[in-house]
Amino acid sequence: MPELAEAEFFRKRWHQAALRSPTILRVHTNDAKKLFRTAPAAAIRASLTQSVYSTSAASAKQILFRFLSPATTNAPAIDAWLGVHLGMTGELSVLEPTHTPRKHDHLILYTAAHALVFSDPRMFGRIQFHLGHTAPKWWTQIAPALLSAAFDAKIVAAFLRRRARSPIKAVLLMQERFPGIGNWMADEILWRAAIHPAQPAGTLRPTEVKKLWRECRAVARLALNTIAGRGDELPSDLNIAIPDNWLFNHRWEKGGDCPKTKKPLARAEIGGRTTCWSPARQKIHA
DNA sequence: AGACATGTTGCTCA
DNA sequence: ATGAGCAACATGTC
Repeated sequence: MPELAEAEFFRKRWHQAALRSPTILRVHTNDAKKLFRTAPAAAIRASLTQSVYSTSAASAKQILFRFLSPATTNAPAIDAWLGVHLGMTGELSVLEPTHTPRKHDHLILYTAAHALVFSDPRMFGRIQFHLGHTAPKWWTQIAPALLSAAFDAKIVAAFLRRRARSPIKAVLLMQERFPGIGNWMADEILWRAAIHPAQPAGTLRPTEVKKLWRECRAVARLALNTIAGRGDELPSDLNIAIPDNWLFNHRWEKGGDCPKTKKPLARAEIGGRTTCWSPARQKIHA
């Protein structure tokens, strides 16, 4: 499920529970080696047991939780960094402290008040782990956020020039330049910008590039505010607050209509992913 | 039964 | 070397 705003939603959900009951009493992991491919589960259990939650952040589709791992006879206290990528079907939930691990619960942090559960049926996600005084490299190397000053119109234009022959839809999915954009956000952005998803990236007019850049930021901001909530507020469920005038609420409906033009939506595979657009407002040009 | 799913990665070929 | 396209991953749901 997760794109940038969903990642922030799940981060906040664990964060709010972990703030209230920050000591990790026990850690459960299952034997899904695929999810722990870069971080041995045994090391995670050893370092996080008796650790204390401190802070967290979400960036693009990644989430980073920071804990203070206690001193041992051999080693002083040190920061433990737990990274989560939710893949296609991952989620983070907060359940009762008596929760029994289910089939697809891959990592559970038990505190006095909660079970912090990471589950992922399809296992396209990833758990990462790092001990040290600074954040791990995979985190600091994430491309500049859509809402940062570094993500400017010029850098977008230059990127589109390099990917000139690819459909713009495929280009928007490239995390190296558009961190956190996934299938539905890409379609939402193109729909708002009135750009056809199959339009080759190198053929966008300068005004279209500018519009695209602006809508990347607008959709990121709106998605974060509605899906993950503003400030301390956290919606009770994912996606419940998404307004009906977004493409999002119509893209999966059979026979769905464009909220702007009221005309039928189209669907096809573009850039390797099912793509939804409004033919009445998104047209290919030379 | 078969199609399809809010993601990445590693491989081919040009 | 760089870019483009696609199969593969694993499981659930319609």
